[in-house]
Amino acid sequence: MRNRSVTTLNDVADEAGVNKSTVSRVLNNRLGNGFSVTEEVRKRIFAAAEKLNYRPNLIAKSLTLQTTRMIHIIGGHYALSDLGNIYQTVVNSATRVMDCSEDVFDVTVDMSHHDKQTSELPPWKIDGAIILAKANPSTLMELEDDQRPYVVVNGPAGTSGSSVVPDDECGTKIAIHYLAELGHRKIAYANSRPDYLVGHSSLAVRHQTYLREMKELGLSIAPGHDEWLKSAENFLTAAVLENGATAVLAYGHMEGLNLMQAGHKLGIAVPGRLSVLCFCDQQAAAAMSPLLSFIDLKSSDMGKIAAELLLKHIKKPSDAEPATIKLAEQLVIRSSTASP
Amino acid sequence: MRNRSVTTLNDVADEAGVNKSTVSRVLNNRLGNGFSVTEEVRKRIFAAAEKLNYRPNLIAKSLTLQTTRMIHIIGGHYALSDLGNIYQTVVNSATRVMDCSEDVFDVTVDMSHHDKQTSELPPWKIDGAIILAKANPSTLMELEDDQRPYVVVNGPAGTSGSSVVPDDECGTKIAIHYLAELGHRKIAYANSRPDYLVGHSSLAVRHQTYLREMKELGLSIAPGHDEWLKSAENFLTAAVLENGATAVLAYGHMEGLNLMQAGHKLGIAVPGRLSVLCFCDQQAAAAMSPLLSFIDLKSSDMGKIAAELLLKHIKKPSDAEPATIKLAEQLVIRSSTASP
DNA sequence: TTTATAATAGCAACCGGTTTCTATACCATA
DNA sequence: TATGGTATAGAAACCGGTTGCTATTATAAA
Repeated sequence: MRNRSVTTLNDVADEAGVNKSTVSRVLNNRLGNGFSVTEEVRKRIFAAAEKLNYRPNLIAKSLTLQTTRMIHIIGGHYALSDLGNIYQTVVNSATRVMDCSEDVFDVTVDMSHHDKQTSELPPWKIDGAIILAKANPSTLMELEDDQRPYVVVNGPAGTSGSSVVPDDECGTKIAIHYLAELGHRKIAYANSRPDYLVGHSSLAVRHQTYLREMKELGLSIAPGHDEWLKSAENFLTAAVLENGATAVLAYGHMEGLNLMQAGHKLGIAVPGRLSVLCFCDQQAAAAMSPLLSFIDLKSSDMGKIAAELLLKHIKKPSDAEPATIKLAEQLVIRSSTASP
Repeated sequence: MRNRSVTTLNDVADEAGVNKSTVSRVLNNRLGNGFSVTEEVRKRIFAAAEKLNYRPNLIAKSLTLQTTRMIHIIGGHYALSDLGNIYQTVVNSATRVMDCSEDVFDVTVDMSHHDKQTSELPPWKIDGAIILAKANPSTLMELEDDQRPYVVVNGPAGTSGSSVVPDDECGTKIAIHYLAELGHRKIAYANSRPDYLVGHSSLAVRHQTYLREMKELGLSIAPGHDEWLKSAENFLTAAVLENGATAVLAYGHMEGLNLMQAGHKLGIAVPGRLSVLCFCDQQAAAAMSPLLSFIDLKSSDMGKIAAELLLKHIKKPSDAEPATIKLAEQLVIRSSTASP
């Protein structure tokens, strides 16, 4: 038995010559309320705990307390597999909020792959969950059944959960209008690369809004918008060289970077001959050397708001009116866009 | 009481009309060994569990079993706070190994900030830990006391733990020798930006090795190597413009990117007038548009090896000779380095 | 001196599982 | 019919804490 070497509450009680309940109350400072000890006993208990190097078993503790003070972030496998996408920022800013909360919550991220049918919830009792992008239906169901507060970031919530989403529709509009105002008449749309966040709503929303806005403004679209971006060179060849597009809106910064690079190779000057605009967040933008103009997805704000919302729900499960917060996206002009 | 809605082993036992010990044994397939049930009871128990949507409380479980089939990754707060650094790749590749392991282990990442004195271990009994860069002394102590297998990635282990580290000393040597062979005689070193991975050994190793190798090869160093990289422009002004350095080795890809950018602003052509080389990994390099040459830190390999090592230790705690695996770093030449 | 009250500390139940030990029913064999 | 082994299932202890309730002693008030 490996754990025979670990000192328990009983050991401390024996050493101090008192009952273990007394030790528990003293060490947890559960005085008052019809309980007290003499200063002498108090000292003896602390001395014993110190001498035996007592550390309470947190498992036993949370078994009785029925709370783990744990927030679990779900969807790491799906959302964090990609380097430097918005979700890492979400996780970081959410964690920061939890760290600074007056009552401490530990934050863990689930990274494992789970079957579509099974629940992604951990076996211990979490006090709340943050879901990145999307969760399995059974996960959502279990959260709802258990009445555990949760917030979905960048995806739809169930009936009793809250969600924080970027206003992709509005952001796409802003992007198209900005490019149109610069004087671009033929604007291409570079979709996501294959297998990235498959099934995520942002894929459809950005694409659909692009098509709608282009139509409304009477602009002409370029080929390639309706398929995965497999080869940035092929895309640019078709859209720019063969079809004369002067601007391209890219699904994400990786697509934007790839397009820049391909443009470089094909001799297409940016922004001289082609304006490149992409969806991205501050953190990723800061790491990019070519100063791409971008639509800021406000991922840091999303994480912060999600965490605050969750804390609020945890504190008062009573008035947990599920909220859906739509965050405005913001155009940040740098040096990859210009008039044609 | 939220948890009155949660079904326990007792509920299942009641529903099935048997004793909870029977349910426990059936659900955990603890047959044989003087215990068995009729097929009819077996079915009734499974039906009851299904009907009530029973999920065992892992906390209670690990209180007795002292094991959870969980791998915990420690140090997220410290290691994952930065966008796109090597640790995200480590986490991803380690998780992939665990997902594909024949016996399933769930992987969680601890993101919370912990005091220096307290343990970072979760309240449940983990079967193993991967520590990113470093852990609190008390965390290490507890792992050792409990005899739980763990592997440190990119940092030193305690007496009974294994570690996987990149051979930074060798990598730095390779970098300096490569630049020297290109013909550079004055090579600058751009240290990390402030507050990044404070106290991490790589900071000292790369810096010290740079100084030593430069001395041995009789090359001349440039100013700025001994302080944080606060302003890339100031750095280049001093090192290149005022002191004539023709190459710079940067601590990481962010420093490399910042230097490229600053060079661009100051009219210093890369690699025409200045060669830029940095420490980086494949994944981050793939996301960078300027094709920086780099010393590959092999982060994906580190994660993979760490996970495999951990699995081995979990399977046979007996022959857990702690290993220290040093991974060779590799020079990848792209287009930011050339002869002066 | 008796009684009320506060201070001090222990007993035992409980959290949700696992496991050892024990008990009953059933069947085959002598 | 007596005997013994086996299949089946339950009772209870245990993991390491927390906490409601009770018991004893000391002190103050009557």
